[in-house]
Amino acid sequence: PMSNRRRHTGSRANPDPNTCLGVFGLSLYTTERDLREVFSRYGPLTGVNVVYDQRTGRSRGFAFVYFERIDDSKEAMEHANGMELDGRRIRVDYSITKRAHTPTPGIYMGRPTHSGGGGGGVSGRRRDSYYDRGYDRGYDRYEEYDYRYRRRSPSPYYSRYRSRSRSRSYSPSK
DNA sequence: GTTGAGCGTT
Repeated sequence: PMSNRRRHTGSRANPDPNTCLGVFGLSLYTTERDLREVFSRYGPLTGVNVVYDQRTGRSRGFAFVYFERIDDSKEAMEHANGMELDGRRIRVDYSITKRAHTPTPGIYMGRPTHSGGGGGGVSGRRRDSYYDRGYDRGYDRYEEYDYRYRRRSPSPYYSRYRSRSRSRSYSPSK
């Protein structure tokens, strides 16, 4: 019968369409601003995240771009995939994960222990498994979190930072 | 100024 047909939903090679795009192969010098400029051509964004190396603070060469609408993310995916950006050929795909792994809470994410006189412990349900199930498959859930973590709009002076010119400003004077 | 093939922390 046909029930054997593979359903590959969300496989790595073939992610489901989503409002979140992963952008890979970036130049280390491509910023969130640059990405925003490029990708907002296709529709309004709700966020852009370049992934930085924790240690060095530099870009890890990939990023996530969030669209408001899935149609726009489709457009962007098709048009921006393979595009050259800052000297690199970038790859764009629907993200398989939805958002950054929420930092380990280490605290109870559940209800506050409204201790009516209970022991000082956790009287409610603990949600220590909350990030266990979340980010890899929580297509529906992540949006709840998303808004809290959005950045505020950058300061106005951002707009004059266009790309830094290639020429070195300082030539080593002999 | 690193030459990658990569799905996530602030």
